[in-house]
Amino acid sequence: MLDERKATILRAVVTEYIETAQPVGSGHVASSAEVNVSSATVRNDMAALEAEGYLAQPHTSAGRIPTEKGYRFFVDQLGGPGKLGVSESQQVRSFFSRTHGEMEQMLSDTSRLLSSLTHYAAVVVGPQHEVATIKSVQLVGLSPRLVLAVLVLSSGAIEKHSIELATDTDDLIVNAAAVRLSTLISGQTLASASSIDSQSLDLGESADVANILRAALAVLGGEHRHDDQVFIGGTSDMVASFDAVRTVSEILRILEQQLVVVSLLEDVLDRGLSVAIGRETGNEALADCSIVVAPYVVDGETAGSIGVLGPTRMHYDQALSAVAVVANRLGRTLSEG
Amino acid sequence: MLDERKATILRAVVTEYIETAQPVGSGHVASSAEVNVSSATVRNDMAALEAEGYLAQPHTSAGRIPTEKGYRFFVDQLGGPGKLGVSESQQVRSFFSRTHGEMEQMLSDTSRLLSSLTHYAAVVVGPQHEVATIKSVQLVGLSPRLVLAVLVLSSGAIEKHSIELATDTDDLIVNAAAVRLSTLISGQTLASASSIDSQSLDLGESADVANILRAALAVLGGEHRHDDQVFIGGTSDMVASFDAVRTVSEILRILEQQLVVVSLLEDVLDRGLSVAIGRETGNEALADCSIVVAPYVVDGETAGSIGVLGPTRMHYDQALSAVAVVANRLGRTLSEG
DNA sequence: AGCTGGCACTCTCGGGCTTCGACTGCTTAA
DNA sequence: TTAAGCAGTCGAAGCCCGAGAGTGCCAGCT
Repeated sequence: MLDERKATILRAVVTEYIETAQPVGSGHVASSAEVNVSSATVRNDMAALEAEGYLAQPHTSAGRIPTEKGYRFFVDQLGGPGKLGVSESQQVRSFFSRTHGEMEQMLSDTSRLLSSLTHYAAVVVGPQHEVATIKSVQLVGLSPRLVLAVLVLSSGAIEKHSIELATDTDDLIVNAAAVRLSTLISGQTLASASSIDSQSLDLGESADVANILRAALAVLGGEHRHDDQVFIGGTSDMVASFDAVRTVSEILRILEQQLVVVSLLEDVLDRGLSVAIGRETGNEALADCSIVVAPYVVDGETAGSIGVLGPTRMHYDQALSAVAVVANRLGRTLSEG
Repeated sequence: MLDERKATILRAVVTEYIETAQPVGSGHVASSAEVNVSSATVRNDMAALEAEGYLAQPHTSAGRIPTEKGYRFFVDQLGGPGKLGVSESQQVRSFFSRTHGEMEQMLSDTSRLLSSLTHYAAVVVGPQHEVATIKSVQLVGLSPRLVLAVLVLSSGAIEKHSIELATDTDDLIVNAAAVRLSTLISGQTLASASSIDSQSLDLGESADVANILRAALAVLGGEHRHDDQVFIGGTSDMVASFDAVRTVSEILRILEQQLVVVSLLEDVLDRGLSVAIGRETGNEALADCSIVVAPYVVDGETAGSIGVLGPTRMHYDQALSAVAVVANRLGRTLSEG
């Protein structure tokens, strides 16, 4: 669709604009290394590129700025993710050799790593619990009517749910329920545990124990889909890429809604993309932003996703390779455990 | 030190500036309701206030702006925290009647509440674990050499630590260690548990069990001081109060370092203040910010603190009363549990 | 046919200038 | 001690103008 030269010119415009944030004119492009034609020729091609929607002019007699379509072509054209710089890959290597155990801490640190690599905001979505099995379950009575259910999953994640009881209940009964619950659901996934027919419990249990079990199973099924863990780091870095406080405030408002962020990433992945540019993100408030995202794989299964959020004039190649490398290493590290 | 009229004038300047963010001139002050003298008189007094350090001029022939000393006088002078508006106190009431169980969720929601009340960033520091006793401890083997220790504290908080073992260890041994550990430290505080002399364990244990116990006690003592839970909400609201992206970025950088935020709040409280203005915060990057903070009390003991971070031209009265009310209610709610 | 150089045109940006208005400080009178 | 008036200061806004960067188009060259 675009001949060789136009593609080169487009590429030159995009890289230059990403670097300088200034509209770029035909002269700059013509003097760039990869282009060997005069500025007049460049002008003609740029006019054509504008007509086809790849470039835009803030006003006549300013240079050109890439449109979303322009960035899209640039990103697709770019093909394979470039290499990380040596100091960056050093940083990644040392991070993952240092890190160990403690899921939450690791994910949080990973978001910091990714933001420090890219200088954009980094989002790390923790593994879904759907495939993880229940390693251990425990009920702890905090007060006569309040019981805390603590689950340890095979992934090392911990879930806790509080259960409020209608009547004061003795610790002995809670313990009895805990033992029963443990035999019931250990080894199962959360989904299968919560689908246990609570009617079948009434047999052979005291009423109190049955009550607790029912309540416990209910909270398990409840909302385990929602509380994915999300870790967001490096917002201060990203903010520096924008110049209007207004914009910044709106972006932060999005990032504060963790559910929105998660579905944003998943949406992009569902559409089979690894980059969403501007409105492609599906969120009006992120019209000036792009998202680069990748899933990570634990034990052969897609477990979660990581991504970065930056301005549309993002260093896509760096971001793509950073995200790819970190997703890869993170998946491998989590698989070992 | 300041006569009646000067105080009134200062108060008028501060409130006006907080409202408009514009330097305020003698004319505005003179036409304000509480001041019944001419602008010329106001001018004289304002010159005096400037000489004494309460006000400053951005440049000659602009109006005056409060200095930190000016804000300080304003805050101290103001005395008791004003009332919350009816819709706000309604909001607080309904929040705390709705909320229950699940510590983490509650604290996170509290930070959202507080930021929505004040439109500044809200910080909620979770209860220290120092006074909480250990309700339950559990060891879960995740892989042959990795054991997860899960503690449930009487406060409802959960601590988890991963323990890496030097040798592959059977689940039976892990369980034996768990039982032993449970009898050892249940009912104690974290501090006293971690100070148990690990030498005394060797008696009557198999070497494997003793190893696990030693490792477990070691991680308990390790860093439980650091991982206070901190919840920060409403940064997007706060950001809107500033006009330079640069400033915003620096403030966000501070907020990303949760340890710094915690010690910031504790510092202010230690100095016996409930408001820190500008450089009083002790952090150069927060020169344009103020912090309003209050401790909350659970079961008669100071458990943690909450605060808001906003621009120096903050609505101090609203912030003070919001923080006071929320701290109060939060403490009471946590005491019940 | 395609590229290039040239040229006229457009539009922003910055400096310099002026005007305007919002202040202040000071002086003087009640 | 307060008020009124007046001169002075300084930033903000408007304006003009020239410089500069860029564009579109045309005519000619290869």
